[in-house]
Amino acid sequence: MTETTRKAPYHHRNLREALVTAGRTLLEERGLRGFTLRECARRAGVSHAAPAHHFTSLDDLLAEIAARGFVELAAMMAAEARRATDPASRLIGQGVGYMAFGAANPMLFRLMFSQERSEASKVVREAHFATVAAAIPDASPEIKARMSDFAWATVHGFIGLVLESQIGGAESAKALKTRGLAILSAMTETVMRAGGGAA
Amino acid sequence: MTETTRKAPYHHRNLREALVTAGRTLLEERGLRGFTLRECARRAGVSHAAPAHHFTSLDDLLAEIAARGFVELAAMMAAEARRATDPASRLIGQGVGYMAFGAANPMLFRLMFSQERSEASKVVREAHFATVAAAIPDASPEIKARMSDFAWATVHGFIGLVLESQIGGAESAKALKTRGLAILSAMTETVMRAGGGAA
DNA sequence: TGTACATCAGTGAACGCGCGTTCACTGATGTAC
DNA sequence: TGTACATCAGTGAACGCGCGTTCACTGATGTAC
Repeated sequence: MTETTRKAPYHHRNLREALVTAGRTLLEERGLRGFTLRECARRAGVSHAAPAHHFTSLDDLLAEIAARGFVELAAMMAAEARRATDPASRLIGQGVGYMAFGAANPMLFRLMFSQERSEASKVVREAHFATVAAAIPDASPEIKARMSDFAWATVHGFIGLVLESQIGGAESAKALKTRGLAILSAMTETVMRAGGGAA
Repeated sequence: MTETTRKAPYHHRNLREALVTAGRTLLEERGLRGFTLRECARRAGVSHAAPAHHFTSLDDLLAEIAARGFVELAAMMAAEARRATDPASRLIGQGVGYMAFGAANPMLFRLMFSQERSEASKVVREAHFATVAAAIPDASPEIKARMSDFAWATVHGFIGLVLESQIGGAESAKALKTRGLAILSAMTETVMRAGGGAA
């Protein structure tokens, strides 16, 4: 044993965090089917009974992982949107962030959208609606709502189909991104037009 | 025992079919997590070891169920599309069929799109592309391909979000259908415009 | 029409497995005095 | 600064569970002659 080898302390001090992190990695590696509490505990270097002190059940841990996913998704959307200077590009940017998140976290993305809808997705839904509404400020609430549906469906569907390898199985990431951008620009054009703006 | 009570024959004669049917019901009732070979066998009125003579594994049965789902999905798309008299309405009709299938078979729909892409989805992909291409015959192959992506993403994303209760949780089926139709018409308009047709 | 026999499609017992969860426990921590 | 003690966050053994899969078997079928 070298000096740098520390004996694992009895108390982990950060087990909750460690379990969330380990769980997220495990999820990406094995999918929902291969996700078990015991394996999370193993990866966090702790006995299999320890998680019970932090999560009431397997589903509780999954819910926490999903909830954090939504926060991160919203952050990625916002980060991309912030780089744009006009409402239409912000809408595109937000879509880029959404797709990038999905591409980077396929299983997490799937998990987030296969649980019952929770409060957690609210940040994403609201950010999305706000950006669409800002892009077509003069449109009626009805049209804003329909275009918000439309934009979300387009973005969500594209990345979903990509993750399910229905679209672009053999293509490079770069080619896929181009395809995604084409969809985003068609979507944005439609939204702007419905809002009464110039194309 | 009445005369109509028949003793179960030793040979089922149609076990493969019965397992597929039972499995599909089970899937809708319990989801993928609650799907087991043993329960399928139980529902088919057969010992748990019997399915091994028809399916090599649980995943084999799931694959068969998913494959049939794609056939049925293609049929529903075609049935709706056939009722339309012009290319644009055909595209809308096809989307209606797609959404109707998803709404009627939420878990099956999810299953079909969570396995690795198989040959089974080919019918759907090709029918979809053909309808888009027929709607914009003069467009370049590139545009046809992009609009095909776009249309599929829109339809797939919308029904996906509905099934995940991200869209329209509390709404009636009728209200939801209206929202779906609004999306389909926005989508179709975009496709037609990209193809150089009048709006 | 009858019979022998190969093949098919069931049965039920048994296997090993890893899981979630519970339990009594104990080591470590941190606070009150 | 020291000590008592409540509380917290671990441990490891044990529970019961249902699962997929395998196995030797047997009842039923259908075909060749």
